[in-house]
Amino acid sequence: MTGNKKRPRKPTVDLEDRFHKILCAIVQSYIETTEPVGSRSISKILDLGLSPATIRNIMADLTEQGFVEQPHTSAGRVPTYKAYRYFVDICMGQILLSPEVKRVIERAVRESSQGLVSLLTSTCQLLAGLTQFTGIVASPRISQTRLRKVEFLKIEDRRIYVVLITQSNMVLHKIIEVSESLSQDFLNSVSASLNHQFETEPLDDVRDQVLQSLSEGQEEYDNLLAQAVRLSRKAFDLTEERHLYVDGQSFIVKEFDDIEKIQRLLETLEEKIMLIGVMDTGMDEEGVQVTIGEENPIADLQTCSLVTANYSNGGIVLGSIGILGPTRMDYSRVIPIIDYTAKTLSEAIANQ
Amino acid sequence: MTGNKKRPRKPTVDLEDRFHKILCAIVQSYIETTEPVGSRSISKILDLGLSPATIRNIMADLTEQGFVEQPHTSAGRVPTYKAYRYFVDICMGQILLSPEVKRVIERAVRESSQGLVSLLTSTCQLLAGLTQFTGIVASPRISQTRLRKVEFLKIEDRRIYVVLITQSNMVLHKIIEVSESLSQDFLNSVSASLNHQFETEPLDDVRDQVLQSLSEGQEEYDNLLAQAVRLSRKAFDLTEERHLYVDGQSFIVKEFDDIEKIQRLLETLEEKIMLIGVMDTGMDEEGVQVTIGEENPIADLQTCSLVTANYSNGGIVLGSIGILGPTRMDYSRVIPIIDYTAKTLSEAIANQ
DNA sequence: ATTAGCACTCAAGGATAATGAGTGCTAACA
DNA sequence: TGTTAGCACTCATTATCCTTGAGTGCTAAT
Repeated sequence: MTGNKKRPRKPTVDLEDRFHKILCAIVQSYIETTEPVGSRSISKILDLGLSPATIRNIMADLTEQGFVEQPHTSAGRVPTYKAYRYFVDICMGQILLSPEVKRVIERAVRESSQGLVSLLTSTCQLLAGLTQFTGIVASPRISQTRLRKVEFLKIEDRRIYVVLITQSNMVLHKIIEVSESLSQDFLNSVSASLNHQFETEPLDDVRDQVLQSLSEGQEEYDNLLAQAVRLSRKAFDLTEERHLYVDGQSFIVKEFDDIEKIQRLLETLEEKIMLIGVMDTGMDEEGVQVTIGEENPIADLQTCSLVTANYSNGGIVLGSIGILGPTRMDYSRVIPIIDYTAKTLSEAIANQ
Repeated sequence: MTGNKKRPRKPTVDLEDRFHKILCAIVQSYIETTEPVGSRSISKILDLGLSPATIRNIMADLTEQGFVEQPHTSAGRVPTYKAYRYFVDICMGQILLSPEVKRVIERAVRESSQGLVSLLTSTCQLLAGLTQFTGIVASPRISQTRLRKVEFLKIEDRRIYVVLITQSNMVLHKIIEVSESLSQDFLNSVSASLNHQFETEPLDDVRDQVLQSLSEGQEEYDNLLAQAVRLSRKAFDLTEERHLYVDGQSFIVKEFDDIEKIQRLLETLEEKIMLIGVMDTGMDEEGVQVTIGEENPIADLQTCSLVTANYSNGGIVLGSIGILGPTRMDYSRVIPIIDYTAKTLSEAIANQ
């Protein structure tokens, strides 16, 4: 969990100690109370022996630097995304997960061994339940994963059931239609040859090579070979079918009181494709990533923060999980949960 | 679409013609405006030459009989669930779907031929999109469907991939673990024998018989037979794994302004198991079913109406689809959509 | 049986005032 | 020179009061 930075990665503005303490206190207090925080309360919280008046001066500076703002002249200060960024990157102490929570995560993830779909849905439910925010899980990208085995099963005269099993034990399957009736023996020989040729190759490459073999036009030679090529082409014509599981939308309602905003958020959560895009942004980074407010490219999510982590298998990042909550969420509570869940999920996939 | 009745199926209270007209007008007007409707506007809408005062008398009667109520003394009348029931059963004219909408439905359902899951999810999206209410789709009950084929695929030494294909072309699949390494040849012989014995049997019965063959204890005789039985038992140990697809939750926000109610509704939509129960209630009935307000067993849904229809294959009801909206929805618009979508979905499954 | 007339009710909206949390500035202080 | 007490000022929030108007129920006349 080293790199929970994002975006400009500003050169760790080392605010003077007093500024640092006050900024942290503001963020912390705001996270707790959801109320704009005034100089008086800060003065009490940190007993540095500074009067409210002094704090006010510093707060004025913080406002100028864009860390906090005032909803109106006579209100206290509210942190901007810049303050949360500072808080997450610098102030935040790492809270360790209690063994109970760890156990809950492990049990929930391991118990749902009814295949990938149920594994991901229950992980999503778990995230929502533990954090009390909206859980989001993106299904694996298949293109990167390596083939273990492909098999064909004739279910009707012209319908063939294709099973692709990857090295990470993911199962892809679909029914394809062919123009001529093919015998199961023939299917077996094709799959045997494909397995021989492509085992451990990334699915992407397999598809490319299969498609290429077509363009060379050799299929005209031999009718059987032609059928085999056509079959393989259909089998590996993988639409990168990503899914996005979302659970706990109701928590959104708790966090905002503007009904229009709630609606826009729910709509955004229904636009799965956009969300997958955002989730995929962090595919290269390691550890937990936090996207705070305006850092998010989706306008309607800019009052929210997204806490995500990747899950992987054998060093290959498959997809990501996370939660969506208000920017003022308690990051120190949420981050370890996401982190540990992602790791546990990765293990579960490996052992599946 | 004959039986869109539910519950007590009261003996078609044949209200005096004038009562009938006024009640219909009240419901219709309320559906359009969402405002309590007063005697004056009814008098104008229906020009029966009756003054508001006369209408008022009749409205008082309707109130007494429980068809309408007043939010407060000086407000107009609001229909109760009893009025909607009357409206749906008796007043409502059947509006035919326009060819365009039919085409939209057909295209949407047919285009998503990437397997059952994607078929159901896009049907759900379709419902939400067309009705502008929350779409709900319950996945098929598998227990009733008949077996077409079972196959085993060895993917690792002790891991076997099982594929069950039903007569309605549904594919169930899972990975099972076995204690001893089994050869693919052996697996093939077991599946061949199972296919021979159980083809066209309902999965329920298959499972029962497989389990029974165990209890007879014959597996001690022969080691191979024992392995075959154990394998089959695991293969047909079907947890009736139902899914519920929900889409368009954001429409809920549009319909209510009480934020607490919105939250409760969203929470209920996340309690998939409860909802599946409600959806399954109408499994025996034919055509579109409408569950209005208090008719719904789930307390939090009693400000809503559920419009559902079953989809089936070869005469066997598989599951149901529908939408959830406020009781004051425009039933005449929604019902035909649900009806036609259910039929189209049934066809799509048959041709899959 | 219908209706005009009238008194009555009550939610909704607007205006006004009181409250109080919090600020920025200035002048005094260590 | 940095800190602080004091003070005037701002402004969202809340309460109170009042007005408005849609709609009712009842009664007496047609």
